[in-house]
Amino acid sequence: MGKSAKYSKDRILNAAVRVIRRKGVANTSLADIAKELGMSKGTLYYYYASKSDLIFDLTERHIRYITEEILDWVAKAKDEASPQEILHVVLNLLLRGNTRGPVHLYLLQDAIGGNEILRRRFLQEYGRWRQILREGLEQLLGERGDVEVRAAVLMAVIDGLLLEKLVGVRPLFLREISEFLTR
Amino acid sequence: MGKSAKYSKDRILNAAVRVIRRKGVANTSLADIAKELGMSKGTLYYYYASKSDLIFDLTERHIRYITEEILDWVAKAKDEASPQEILHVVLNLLLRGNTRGPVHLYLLQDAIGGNEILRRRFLQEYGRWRQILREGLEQLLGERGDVEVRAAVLMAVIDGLLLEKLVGVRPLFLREISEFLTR
Amino acid sequence: MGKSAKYSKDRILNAAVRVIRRKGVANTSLADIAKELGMSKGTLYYYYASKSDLIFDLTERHIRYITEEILDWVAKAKDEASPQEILHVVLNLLLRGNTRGPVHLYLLQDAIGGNEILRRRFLQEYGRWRQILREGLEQLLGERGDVEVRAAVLMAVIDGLLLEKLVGVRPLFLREISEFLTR
Amino acid sequence: MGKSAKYSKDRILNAAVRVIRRKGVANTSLADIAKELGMSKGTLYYYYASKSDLIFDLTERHIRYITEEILDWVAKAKDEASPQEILHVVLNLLLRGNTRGPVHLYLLQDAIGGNEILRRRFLQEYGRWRQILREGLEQLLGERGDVEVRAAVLMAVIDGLLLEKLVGVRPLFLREISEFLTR
DNA sequence: GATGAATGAGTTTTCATTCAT
DNA sequence: AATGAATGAAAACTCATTCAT
Repeated sequence: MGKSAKYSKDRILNAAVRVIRRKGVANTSLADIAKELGMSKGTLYYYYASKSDLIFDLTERHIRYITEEILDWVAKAKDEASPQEILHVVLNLLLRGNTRGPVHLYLLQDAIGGNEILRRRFLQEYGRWRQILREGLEQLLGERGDVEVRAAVLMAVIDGLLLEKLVGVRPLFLREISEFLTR
Repeated sequence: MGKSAKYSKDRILNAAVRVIRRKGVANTSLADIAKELGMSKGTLYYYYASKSDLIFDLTERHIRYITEEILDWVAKAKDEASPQEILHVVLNLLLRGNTRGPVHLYLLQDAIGGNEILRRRFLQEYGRWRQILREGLEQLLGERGDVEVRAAVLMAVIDGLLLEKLVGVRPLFLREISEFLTR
Repeated sequence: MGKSAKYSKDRILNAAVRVIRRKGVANTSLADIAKELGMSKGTLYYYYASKSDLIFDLTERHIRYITEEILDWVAKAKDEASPQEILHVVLNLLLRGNTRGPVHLYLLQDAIGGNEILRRRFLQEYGRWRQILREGLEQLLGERGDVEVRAAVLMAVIDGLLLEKLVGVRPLFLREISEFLTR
Repeated sequence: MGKSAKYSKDRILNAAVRVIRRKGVANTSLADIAKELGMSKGTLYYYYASKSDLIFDLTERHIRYITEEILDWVAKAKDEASPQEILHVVLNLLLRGNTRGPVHLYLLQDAIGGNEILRRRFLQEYGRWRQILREGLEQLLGERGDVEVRAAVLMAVIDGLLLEKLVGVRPLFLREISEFLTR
C-alpha cells in the first residue's frame, strides 16, 4: 500500500516537534529534522515545499490540539468537582506536560519574530480561545460580571507561566493559583 | 580623550535595542546593528568579542532597568493612591510603552532557545523579581497569607500579557485586571 | 493494445513545448513538464531515459517541422504572386506565430549553452537550411550572383528578428523588410 | 590604500564574463565565478547581494560598451572610406571579437528566459540602438526613405549572425553582406 | 505501463568572525 | 579606534535521477 503522504507528514511533524522542543524554531534547521528522521533533506522537501510550510502545518496541528484541550476542559467543567480542582488539573496538564507547552511558545516566538502569516493565525485563534475560556468559566463560576476579565487573566497567566517554565522558573503554587483565580 | 569605551558600548546597545525591537533577537544580525549605527562590523567587534557578548551585555542592562522599574513601583506603593491605581499605572507602563517590553520578550526567547548563559541569568533574576514584587504587594495590601501567590500571578500575568501583546492581542481590561489582582 | 509509445511520447513533447514556450529550456524542470501532463515524473522516465534525451527528441521533431516549413515555402515560391509577397508571408508566419519561433530559440540557447550534441545537430541543419533557402531565392529572383549572400542575410534576419521579438522589440516594417530583401 | 570596491567589482565582472563565455549565464554558478577568481563565495556576496545583482551590473556594463561601440562607428561613419568598408569593419568587430558577442547573447538569453528586469532593460536599449543605427546609416548613405528599414535589418542581421556564430555556423560573406546592406 | 517516494549533489544565500592596515 | 575586505561553515532550496511496487 505504501506509506500515505499523511502518515509521512505526521512522522515529519513529530520529528520536528522533538527537535524544536530541544532547540526552538529559529535554531532548528531542516537538516536537523532530516537527521532526526534518518531521512534526506530532499525527502523533506518532497513533503513540504519550504520550511515555512512545514512550520505552518505544525502550527495548524498544534492549534487544533490546544483548542481540543480547552474544549475538553470546558466539557468537564460541567459535571465535575470544584472549580479550583478543575482549573488545577488544567494548569497541571498544560505546564507539566512535555510536548505542547514548549512548542506553543516556540511557534509563538516565530510568529512574533517576523512570520506574519503565523502571527495572524495565532491572533485569530487567541480570540477564539478567549471566547471558549469565557464560556468555560461561566459554567464553572456562574454568571458573574467579571467573567470576561477572569478569562483574560487566566489566558495571560497560562502564557506567562509557560514562558517562565521554559526559562526554568519553577511554577510554584499551581494549586494556590487555581484557587486565587476561581474564588 | 576620545569617546570612552563605555559611551561607545552604550551607543551600540541602544542601536541593538532599536533593531531588535523591530526584528527580534534571532532575526537580528550584527550587520543590521552595524548599519543602524552607521558603523562597520569590524568596529562592533572592537567593542564586543562576539554576538553573545553583546546580547549578554544588553541583557544585563535590560535586567538592571527592569529591576529599577519594579523597585520604583514598590517605592511608590508606600505613599500613593489606591492599590488598584498603582497596579494599573504599572501595567500600563509595561504594556503600552514601546521599549522594554518587546526587548524583554525577545531576550527571553533567546535565552529559552538555546542561549544557556542567558537562561541562567534570567532564572536568577526572576527569583529576585518575584521577591521584590512580593514585598511591594505586602506594602500595598497589608500582610495577607496569599501575597506570595499574588506575586506569582502578577508576574505571570505581566509576562503573558506582554507575549499576547506582541502577537497582537489587544490587552483589554487593563484597569479591570488591576482591580481583580488587588482586591 | 494501449496507447502506443509513440503516442505517449508525442503527448510528452507537446506538453514540453507548452512549458518551454513559457519559461525557456533552462528554466523548465521535468517536474514542470510532468505537472503540465498530469503525469508523474516516474512515468516521464519510462519514456525518456533523461532530460537530454527528451530535449534531443524535441529538437529532432522541431527541426523536421522547420525544414518542412521552409520546403513548403520554396514550393510555393514557384507559382505564386510576387517575391515580396511570398517573403512577407513567411516572415509573418515565423514571427507572428506563437509556437515554433520561441521554441526554436530556446533550443538554440540550450545548444549554445553547453549542450554539445544539440549544437552539432543544429550546426548540421543550419547548413541544409541555408542551401534550401538559396534554392528558394533562386526560383524567386532568378539566377543572380548574390543569391547565396541573400540566403545568408535572410537566415540571419529571421534569427535576429526572432530573438528581438522574444526580447519584446516590436518587429516593425515586416513588409518593408521583405521588399528590401527581395529587390 | 586597499583595492577599491570598484576595482574588485570589475575583477569580478571580468571573471564572470570569462566563465559565462564558456558556459552561458544559466549554467554559471557563483561557485564557478568564485573559483575563477580564487575567491570565496562569501566574498562575492560582499560585493554583490545576489546573483541577479551581479548579472544586472554585468548587463549595465555590457550595454555601455555596446552603445559606445555603436557610437564610435557612427562617429567614424562621418569621415571615412566607403560605406561598405565601414560596415564591414563593424561586423567584423562584433562577430570576430571574442568577448562582447557571446556575452551579449547569453545575457539576452537570461533576459528572455524569465529575468523580467533584464528584459525591460534590453528592450529599452534596443530602442536606443535602433535610433543610433538609423542616424549612422543616414550619414553613411544620405537621407533615403528606407533608412529606418535598413537600420532594422542591420540590427536583426547582427543579432542573427551572432546567434548563428555561437551555434558554430561560419559567418560567411561578411564583406558581401556589408555590400548588400549598403548598396 | 505507471507511480509515489526517496535521494544526493549542487545552487543560492546568510552570517558570525577574523585580520591587515 | 576604526574599517573594509575576506572567509568558511551552514542554511534553505532545486532538481535530475533511481527504484520498489
